[in-house]
Amino acid sequence: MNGRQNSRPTLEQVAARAGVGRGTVSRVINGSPRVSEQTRAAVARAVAELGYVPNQAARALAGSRTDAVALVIPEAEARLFAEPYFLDLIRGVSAELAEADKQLLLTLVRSEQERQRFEQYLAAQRVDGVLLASVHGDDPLPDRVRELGIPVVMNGRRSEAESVPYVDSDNIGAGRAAVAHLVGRGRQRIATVTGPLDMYVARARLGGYRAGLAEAGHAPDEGLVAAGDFTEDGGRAAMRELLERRPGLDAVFAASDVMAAGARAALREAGRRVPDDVALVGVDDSPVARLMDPPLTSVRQPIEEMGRTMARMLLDDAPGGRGDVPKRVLPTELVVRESC
Amino acid sequence: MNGRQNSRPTLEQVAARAGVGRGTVSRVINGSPRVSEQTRAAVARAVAELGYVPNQAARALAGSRTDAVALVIPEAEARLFAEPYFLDLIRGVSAELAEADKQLLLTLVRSEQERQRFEQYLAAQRVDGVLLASVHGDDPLPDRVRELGIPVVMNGRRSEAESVPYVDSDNIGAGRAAVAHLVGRGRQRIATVTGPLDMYVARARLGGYRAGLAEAGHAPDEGLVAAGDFTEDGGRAAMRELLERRPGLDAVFAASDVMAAGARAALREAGRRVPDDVALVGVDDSPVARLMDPPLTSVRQPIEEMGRTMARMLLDDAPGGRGDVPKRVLPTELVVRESC
DNA sequence: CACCGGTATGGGAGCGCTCCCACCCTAGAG
DNA sequence: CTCTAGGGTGGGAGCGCTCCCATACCGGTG
Repeated sequence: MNGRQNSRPTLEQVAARAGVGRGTVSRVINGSPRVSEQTRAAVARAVAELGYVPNQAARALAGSRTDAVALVIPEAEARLFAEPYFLDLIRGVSAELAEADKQLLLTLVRSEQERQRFEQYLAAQRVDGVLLASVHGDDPLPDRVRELGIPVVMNGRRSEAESVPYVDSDNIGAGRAAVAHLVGRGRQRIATVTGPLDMYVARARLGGYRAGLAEAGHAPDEGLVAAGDFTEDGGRAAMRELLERRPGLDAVFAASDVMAAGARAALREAGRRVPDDVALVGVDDSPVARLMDPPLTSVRQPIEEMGRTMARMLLDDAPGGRGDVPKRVLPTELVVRESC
Repeated sequence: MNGRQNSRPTLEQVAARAGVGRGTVSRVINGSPRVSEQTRAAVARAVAELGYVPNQAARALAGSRTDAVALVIPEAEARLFAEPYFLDLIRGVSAELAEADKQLLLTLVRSEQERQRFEQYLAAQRVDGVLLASVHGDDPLPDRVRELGIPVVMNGRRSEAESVPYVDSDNIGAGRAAVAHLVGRGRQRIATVTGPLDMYVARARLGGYRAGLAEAGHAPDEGLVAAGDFTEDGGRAAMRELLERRPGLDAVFAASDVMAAGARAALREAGRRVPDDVALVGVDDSPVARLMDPPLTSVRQPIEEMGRTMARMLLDDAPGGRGDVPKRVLPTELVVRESC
């Protein structure tokens, strides 16, 4: 891979052509108001004639900003999350960044070593900001990035009291809505398959489930709670466990569609019909939900919108922090299908 | 979003600390052999002590290379392709680039305007190479990029005789393998739902289907061919059409899993059982295939491997072109499940 | 008519690196 | 002992911008 050969015009050449100074061209390029209309036009013409495009490296060096933002996704999660999650997120981030004419640098982190390398990378001043997806409870990276003085926004949070700016969806509301719906359909013994409880998102959905039951006046029963890990196999295993512990259950809230698919398989194994014997609700409203048999009721998160919001927050990040941590929690929405 | 405040050490400072010249430090950093072991050690120590990380912008400016590669994905396709396709591709590209210590710049192109902007972007010399995914038959972008003198590799090709380096999977083999399998199971009237025929990938799979039938001694019947568009709805519509034209068909090769899902729905509507009445084969081996009822036999493409191969080809792109266009066609593999 | 404030403009001084030429020194050859 | 050949090394000259200070010029003031 060799460099570019055909040398492109420089600021200086544009200046010469327009019969003005270098500084003036720079002002025009950067939209400074301190330029007469006449000069601006002359420069614009020279730019067009020469097909001038500013050299980004030079800009970055002189101006110490890069017009690029990194989106960091742990590879392990990329495999495991409901399929289109990250693609939707990327889509949202990308759309918003494009509007601001910023570039998206995607970093899939595969190992601890690559994480280290990423920190080096940040130190090399290659990005103006960082977006972090799928951060676990004890992850020090967000704080590390902040210490480097680089703006950062996370997707999701590490705990209830998060110290780093984040965008999350209303996971508590998701659990609550699912349970309310099941209660509304007359279900009495509602179980749940949770995600890995070291992730806030899993705890929040579980919290919503409990809150929903409490609001409906159901007594809590820990026997109706089984931990999964956001995988299909995990969902299947958790469902089997639940059926063993509480054979009389008549509904399940799975904290993800993928786990719901696993649960559905376990129910089929056990000869339970959905929704006749057991009603099922998932989270994500992924394509999987539509294709399941019967189609799965699921709580939709506005993933793409989260991506957009993250990017916007990052770009808006005003120099002077205004006291509290910027955060945004977006609403979720129940999509009702035949599984309950 | 403001710049970095804490200034990091520079080459010069490392040089001072190590008691050597600037050039020597540069040589050490870049692994030049023309440095004595002793000096190298002294510099390495100074680097470690100061926590020096080379400034990327300065490097790019002075050396006119960026250590970054752009991956371009048309947004329209990102929505439509079998779900994890692009994520798998990204994963492969990312892994390979990480090994070479290159950065991945992801560009989702939403509109003609954004395409233009992308060309500007290339002219700004921000990347050392370009990877293009999902290129349509008449797309001029690949040639445009080459004209700028930037190395480029495509995923898939625009036609049989492609002039730009590419990595593709064996789509003809995919169609052939699917048909051979169906013939082997004793199916007599094998139909196909194709992708949009302005895409080479769709034509290739159709070609494979025809070749497979010919090899089995089946007479061609254009009534058994219906065009889809890689969407579920398209698959459903095409299947209805086929059932109307050739009610006696006993097998269908759908050129994607998503279309197979649509076809499956149409078959259910029509009261045909799968696989008893009609056998079904898809392409992609996506999660959708596993979750279908019955699980779908599908032709797997090595997507992640394609991504890796693309990145490797791009990085290897030797300065002097050696006559013919570099290309790589990776094998596909039939994954048999209960749908036939 | 000298003076002032403001606006438009030119261009020097870097930003931190790579490239490359000049120079030093040492060892072997003549 | 001089000469030559290199390996090692230092540092000047940019790379193409942005920042910012200095300058030029304008009309209005006292």
